[in-house]
Amino acid sequence: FFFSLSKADKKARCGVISTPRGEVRTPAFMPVGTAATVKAMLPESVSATGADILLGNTYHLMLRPTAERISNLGGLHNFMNWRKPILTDSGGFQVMSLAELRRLTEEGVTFKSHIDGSQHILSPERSIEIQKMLGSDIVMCFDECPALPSSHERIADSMQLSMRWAQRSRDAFGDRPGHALFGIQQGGLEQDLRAKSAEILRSIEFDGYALGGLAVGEGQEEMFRVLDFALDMLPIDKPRYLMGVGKPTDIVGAVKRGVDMMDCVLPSRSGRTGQAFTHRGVVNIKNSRHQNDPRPLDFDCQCPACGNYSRAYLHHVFKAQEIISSMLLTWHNLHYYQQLMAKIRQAIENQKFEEFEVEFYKNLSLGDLEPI
RNA sequence: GCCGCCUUAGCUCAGUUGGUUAGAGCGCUGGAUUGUGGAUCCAGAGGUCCCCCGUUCGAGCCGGGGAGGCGGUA
Repeated sequence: FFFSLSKADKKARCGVISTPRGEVRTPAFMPVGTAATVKAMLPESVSATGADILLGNTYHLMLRPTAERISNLGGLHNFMNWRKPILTDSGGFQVMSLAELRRLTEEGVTFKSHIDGSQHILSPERSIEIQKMLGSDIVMCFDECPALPSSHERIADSMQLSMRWAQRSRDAFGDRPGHALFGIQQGGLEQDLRAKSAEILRSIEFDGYALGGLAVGEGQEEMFRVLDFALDMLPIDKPRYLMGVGKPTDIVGAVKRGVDMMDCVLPSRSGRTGQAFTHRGVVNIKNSRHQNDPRPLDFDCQCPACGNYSRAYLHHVFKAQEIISSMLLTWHNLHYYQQLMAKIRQAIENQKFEEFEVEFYKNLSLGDLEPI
């Protein structure tokens, strides 16, 4: 497992993460496949959009179908028919998003299953064990992601806990050739806490470094402000992964500041809830203005949804709750995100990131309906 | 023909002994959604309370007549 940077344009950079399962071109966007599937998509279709790597989720897979079962069936790649690299989240985020169902101690977190109410324990050691059983290529440390806003003291305590868990995750991971373990920086929006967190992680040493605890309600401006100082605290020669981000404008801004990897449910979830991302901005296919519109969703897109179907059709199948609606919109959104990443990488390669950014924002400002 | 029940938002229905601007669910029109609970949340529009007459300070509610629907019966 190794990371090689090929070019940089100011703080933005592009490169390749090499793994035994294949290469990941960076900056990379990773579609989320929580429950061993990118919902509404065949793995080969996800691959066709240009995705090099997927996300899987420890919390969800441990509950169903269980890590042991997946392990016995040949690992997550084999199980879900995805042969390229997989990054697994540690379950740390669910500590926050499922907060009403958990009890947190120094040892770890006791969850109550949302499926059958059964008790489960997730600790750094257990989370790493599960991620190993899944066969994850990039394993994430078990951390706590505190909700914002929160007091400096609360964020500090939480960060320190996550750092103790990071050390335990490192110890539990051991030596695993061809596989990587990423540490997760915490510290909320506080510069001193981000610095302290980065210092601890660097002393432990990881194969990559993630920024956690962002995009949790603080707003884009605040997130960018934090990225402006937080990224410089992390090793320059390792992948930097901004977790859970984001909207297209978040991605462009994050890459500009030096982020190499991102993941987000937005393109896939939005595909199921009627929101489409286009080079001319967000289109809500639910809106009745589309019901007689013969034009494609995005006239500058080569995906199956834009190539073969009208807005009127996409509107109809969404309103009728037909399964193909989720399929087509998810496909489009993932395709759009990967095209965006390809353009970003090309721009960095050509030292034209600024020109790219100007064009990107200009298109967004034009509105989605012209030209016909 | 007679008897009974019913008629309130686009749909299915609440609506107390008569008392301010008549409600709900779904649907509709918009919005939110950032390490996915196929999740969830927010806002808005929409009513000749079947029609007419009456009683009353005041009627979705009480009385009379009519219309439409459902059921029973000759």
